[in-house]
Amino acid sequence: MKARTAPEAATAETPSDVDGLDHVRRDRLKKLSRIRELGIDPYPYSYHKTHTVGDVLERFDQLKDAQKKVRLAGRLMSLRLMGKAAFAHLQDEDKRLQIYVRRDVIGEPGWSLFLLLDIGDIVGVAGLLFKTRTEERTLEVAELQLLTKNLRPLPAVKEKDDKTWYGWDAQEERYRNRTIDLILNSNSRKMLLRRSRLVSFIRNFLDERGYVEVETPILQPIYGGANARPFTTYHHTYDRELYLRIADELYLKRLIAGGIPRVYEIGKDFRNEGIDRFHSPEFTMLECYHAYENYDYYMDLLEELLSLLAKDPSISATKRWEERQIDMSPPYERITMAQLIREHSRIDITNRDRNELALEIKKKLKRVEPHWGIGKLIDELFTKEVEPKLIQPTFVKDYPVETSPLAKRHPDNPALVERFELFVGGGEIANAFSELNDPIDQLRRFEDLLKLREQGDEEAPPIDRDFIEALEIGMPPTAGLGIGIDRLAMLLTGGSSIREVTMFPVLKPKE
RNA sequence: GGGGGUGUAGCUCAGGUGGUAGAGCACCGCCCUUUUAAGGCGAUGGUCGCAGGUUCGAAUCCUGCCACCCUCACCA
Repeated sequence: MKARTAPEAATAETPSDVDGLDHVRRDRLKKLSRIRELGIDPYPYSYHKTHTVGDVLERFDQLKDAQKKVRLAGRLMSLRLMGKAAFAHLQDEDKRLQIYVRRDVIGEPGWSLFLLLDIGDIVGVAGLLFKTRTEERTLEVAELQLLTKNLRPLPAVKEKDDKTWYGWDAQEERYRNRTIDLILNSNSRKMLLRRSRLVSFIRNFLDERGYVEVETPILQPIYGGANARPFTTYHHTYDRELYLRIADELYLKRLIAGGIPRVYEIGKDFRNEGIDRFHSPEFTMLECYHAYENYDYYMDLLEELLSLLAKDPSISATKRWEERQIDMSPPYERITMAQLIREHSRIDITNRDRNELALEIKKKLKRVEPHWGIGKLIDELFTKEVEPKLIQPTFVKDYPVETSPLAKRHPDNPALVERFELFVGGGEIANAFSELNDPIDQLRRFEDLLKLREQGDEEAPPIDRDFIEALEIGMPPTAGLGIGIDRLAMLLTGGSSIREVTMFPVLKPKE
């Protein structure tokens, strides 16, 4: 591998000066050329470190007293030049260590290189450890190597006590530029790691219980399994429209009918709807299904899963919900929707006439549309009157059949289905039911949805004949569960918006 | 869609009642060998969101538009 010496960098294409930093970038390109003129490759191929910054901080006294040379690599996060010496901070992974560079220690060639460095450069340093007058743990640099030159300056960040000064519009830019955000913001790094641990924990949990992880189509000829407007796309070879899935449900149940008794999928769903801090057009969903069980099984499983997640400090930011006095230890209350509505709004929704109930609900809600069916009326009432009050983990059971077209009817009351949702902190975390496996009933309910669709309800899905066929072949009694991973991550980490727990959220285009 | 707010240097912001644009930080140069929001001195940087209008004169007053933020509504 021959060294590249051509200093073409200074004339390299320059992006339009959108952020007004062109002169800074030009200056750095000049430094890059000068570094090359010194015979130094600003983008070398590897660097072997003996420790991480974390190691050094953990065993500092021991390493210092042993006068052991340590070799570290990381990004320069601050730089204070004082004539013939300088202090800087080196950051690797999640930790920072101060380094001290002295002209007479590092020598003339090293010092010339050092003067061409900027905040944001990635360097390798080697030397002995010491403590400054103010007791800050520091590495005195004997050898310096540039590992990657930074051309696009990091926003200036200054910290003192608990205050932080950012040289950028942090709120907006954090989501737009996650690279910089991750470098600058340890909370973002922690969030990423917590979420990663959360997903792998769930995988292990289900794998241990005999579940098989599968992948079902994202591009679908017919969408279904939820009420939502889909994204539409187009495939050239087949000259046909395809939809991005809004749920995994129908395909997974076809696998259950095919004799796979326990399946799950963790993947993206796409819904072409409004965006706010709880809704993103693409989001991560867990769906799992267990043959020969009903919804009681998933209450037990969820109770176990959630309490384990809550206890794991690498996943949960416990303090965030303890402040709200949420107790995640089981058992969780299991209560019917009708009972909750009775308690919170003194309305009895059982076996009621639609119009009569509508009148009563109208008194409670600001807005009631005349075309709403009984299911929608009850749902609105519950959402407004009860949901925000469900702070402690609560299983809400037995929903009206109208709003649950894929769930099995309750054996004691055909107007209800065996369905529950788990609410924590005033928000929905999970949704589960005993799956409807009667193909005749299922077809009838699809047809009801189709009527809504013909009346202009864009969210009502079309009839999925392949799914009906699978039910006719026969799907055993089955329980199913869905968990919105983003919202679960928000709950566990105390994140205030779905954008915070999503590395690259869908954002409005700039300008 | 309703209500409220904000647009001035790369960033954060100041510019009563109209007189022709300022600070701190960042960036650049010089000085400085235990600093840490390092310090000191100096320099660069602006179509004052856009378009009209009033005026001898507009960042400032008027009208319209645009963008962003907050909030309410909608989003099983």
